[in-house]
Amino acid sequence: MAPERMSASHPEHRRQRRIAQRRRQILAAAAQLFADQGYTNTSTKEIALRTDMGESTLYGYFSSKRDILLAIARETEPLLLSALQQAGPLDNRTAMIELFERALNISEAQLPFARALVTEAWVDDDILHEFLAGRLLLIHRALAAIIAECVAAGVFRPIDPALSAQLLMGMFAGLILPAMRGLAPLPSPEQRHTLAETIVSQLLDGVLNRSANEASQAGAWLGS
Amino acid sequence: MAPERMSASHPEHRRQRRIAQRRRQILAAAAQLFADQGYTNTSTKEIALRTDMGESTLYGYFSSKRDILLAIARETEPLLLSALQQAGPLDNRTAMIELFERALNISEAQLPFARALVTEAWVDDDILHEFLAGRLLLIHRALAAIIAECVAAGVFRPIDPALSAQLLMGMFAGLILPAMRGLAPLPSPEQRHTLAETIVSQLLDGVLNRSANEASQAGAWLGS
Amino acid sequence: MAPERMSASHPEHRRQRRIAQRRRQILAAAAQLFADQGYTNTSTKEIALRTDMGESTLYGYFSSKRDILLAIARETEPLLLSALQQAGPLDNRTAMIELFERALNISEAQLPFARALVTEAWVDDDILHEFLAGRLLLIHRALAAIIAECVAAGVFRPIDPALSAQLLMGMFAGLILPAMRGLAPLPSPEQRHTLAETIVSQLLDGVLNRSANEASQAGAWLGS
Amino acid sequence: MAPERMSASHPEHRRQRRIAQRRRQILAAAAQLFADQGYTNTSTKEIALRTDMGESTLYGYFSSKRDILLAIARETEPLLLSALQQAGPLDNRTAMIELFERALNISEAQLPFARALVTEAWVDDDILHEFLAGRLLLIHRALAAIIAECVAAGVFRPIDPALSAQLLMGMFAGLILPAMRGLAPLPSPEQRHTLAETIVSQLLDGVLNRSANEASQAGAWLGS
DNA sequence: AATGAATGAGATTTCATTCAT
DNA sequence: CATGAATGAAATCTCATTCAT
Repeated sequence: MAPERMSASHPEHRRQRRIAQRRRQILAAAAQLFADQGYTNTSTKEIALRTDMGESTLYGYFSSKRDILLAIARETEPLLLSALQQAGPLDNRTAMIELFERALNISEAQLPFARALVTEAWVDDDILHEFLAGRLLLIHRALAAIIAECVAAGVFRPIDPALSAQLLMGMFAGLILPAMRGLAPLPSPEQRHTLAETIVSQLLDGVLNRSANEASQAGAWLGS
Repeated sequence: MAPERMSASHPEHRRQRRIAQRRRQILAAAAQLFADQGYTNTSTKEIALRTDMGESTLYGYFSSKRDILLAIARETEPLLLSALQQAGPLDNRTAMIELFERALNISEAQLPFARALVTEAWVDDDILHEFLAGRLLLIHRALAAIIAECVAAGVFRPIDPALSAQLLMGMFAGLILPAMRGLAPLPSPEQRHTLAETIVSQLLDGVLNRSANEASQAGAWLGS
Repeated sequence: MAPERMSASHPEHRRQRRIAQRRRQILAAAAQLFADQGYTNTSTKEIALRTDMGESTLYGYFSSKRDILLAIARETEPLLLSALQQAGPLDNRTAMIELFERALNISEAQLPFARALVTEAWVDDDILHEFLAGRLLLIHRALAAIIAECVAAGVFRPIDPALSAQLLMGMFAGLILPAMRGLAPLPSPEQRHTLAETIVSQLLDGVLNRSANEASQAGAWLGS
Repeated sequence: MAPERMSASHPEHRRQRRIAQRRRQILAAAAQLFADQGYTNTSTKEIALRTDMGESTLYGYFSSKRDILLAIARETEPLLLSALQQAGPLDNRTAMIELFERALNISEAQLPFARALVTEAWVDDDILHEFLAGRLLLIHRALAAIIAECVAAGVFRPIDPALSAQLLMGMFAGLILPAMRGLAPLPSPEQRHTLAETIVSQLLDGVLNRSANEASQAGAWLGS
């Protein structure tokens, strides 16, 4: 009889859903603005405008402008870590390629959140340490551990695992940062597999043409 | 002898030197602050405080706060390009190592300038395009050209020069960005050679242990 | 009855009326200050003080200090023109007197607006041309046209209509400017009729005593 | 023998002359700027620039910016009064025309001083009362006295001398103010005589065509 | 006497946040 | 819950004036 019975249309539920959606709207708009202009250059008025609310309404959903930033930062949590967490044992080339491919899977919708996070972490120590540095460190450690294993197993040359992990993460950054900044488009889903293959191939095999050991000039490159 | 002969004590020279030094003081203080907090979060008052001047005195040296930022950006010009410009023909491993070693030669004094540039370029399109994007593009093109040559000469495998150049720059970024952000110390002069060697070695040779072709598990890594 | 019916107490109406009144308060206070001290010598702080608001509240009503000035200038529109526009055909002495009487009808409330306009127009070319020069030109043209007609009809002596119009406007200015500047009180409503009569009489008849043509010294005045 | 003998080249005299000239330069430049932009809108820097001096040098000649304004105001003293003072008895039309012609004799060089004075007097009570109101009052009184005499002598109709003097001064203002403000050019020396004649003729005779008393419509204009 | 440099005081404007409705 | 209005605090920048040289 009363509409309260059907949970979907239970007024209390409807209210909560509406609230949650408003929150998401605010976060999406703010993330876009923070990403484009930076946190400080974005006014609450702009956020309100984009969300089509009054400025003061924001304060019903977040307690301060900074609170919005923190919520955005929290939303980025799965971005970096999920790829690693889903990864099985990285004991062959294919598994590694898959890992990188997954890591490249940033959607258009996530991009502003990621960029907003990086933007502020670059300048704000709290954001950096609470939301970015720890995650990067996890990734770095995981990669270094894998590399160390491979070295121990004799699969990799005796290289410094930490340094190699850092270079590897740099290669990844070299692909993703320009896209974040809008200097290059996000790689399309099709490109991602090729990119992942290239990274892994270059990482594992280097760029030298190993079969060309007869070439006169090759010596200068192979030597040392 | 007339005192005018000794240029150092000529009053006009002294004045000009004092002015130039004040300018440098302002730039150094501002660069540090912009690097730490970002341009927008830094007030002219803070800059004045650090330079021990009245706030309005700044405007005798620069016409606006933004003018200070632009001057800082201009100062970073040699940072990225000089290494490339000084480079001779990169036709062997040693030359390449030297290039990277020089590229890593960022002094403590330059670091805040570089970081301030990156900070603002990340958010401000004008700064990005006028002071950073162009220079990075130059570097990218130079690297890609070298790689293309090596591929043509059969020294490198048939890889995509543009992509490889991008990954290479990423590796470099992976070393320098954490230092800029204060997450890692700047590599000491001694470390720089080793780092450069490692980058080049990893780039050219990859990480795989080529002599371990007998290992049972190596197949999974070597294969396609 | 529902309260919505009485527009006066409808909350939305109340709000709008309050806003409109605040605007008028600001304009009145600013006009007074601009008139007394000039635009540049008046600070937004003073305006806020007189209106009993915070300084920043002003910016909810006007987008800049200059915007206040422009609004004041706009308010003066009817001041000069309405008298002319209401005028019927000026084909006799009485009609002309009435015109001048209406032109002298500046209320105490309008005075600061008029003075503020003149003050700034005297120094600011934009204000002069956008809000004053055009209106004065209209008046001048209208007067000159009337005079030209009268000359053509043989009612007036063959005088230069443009110059006469200018002198006429000057006579008017001679009455109104001292009042604006506070050197003389505004003519009271009763005085206005007399003043208008005097202006018109002096304009039309001159000051000479025409019946005194027998006086010995009159020759020197009458002779061309 | 010694150069001190010839007063013109006496070093002390030279110095004083140089100083006096610098003062005049400053006043001329400042008057121009004050006239164009108003006192408050003109910075000491601008004055210094136009005079080709350092900003602080001004303070060797004047003790403050306001002191410059006062000096300018003082310079305008002869402007208004000299014409009246030189006037003989105004007992005939020609003498009156001559008076007005002399009053119109404002040179290009004096114009900025006059305009600067009016500009500031319009806003600054001290300037108004010390340098303008008194002089205008003198003129007004002199004119009113003359008019009163003429009335007493039966030469003029029985008009209010004070009011007529005010209207007369207004007619004069109607000619001179537009030129000051740059809305009209200064009347050339040739035009001045004609203008003076017109003013006086209009003042004395009015504009009505007295010989046209037969015209049908004239009644409406002539009748009191 | 002349001036470049320095500066305190103050002007305009923005903005995150609060509050009454 | 939503919001327009209000505001204190702060930011950038200007300027008349002083001072050391």
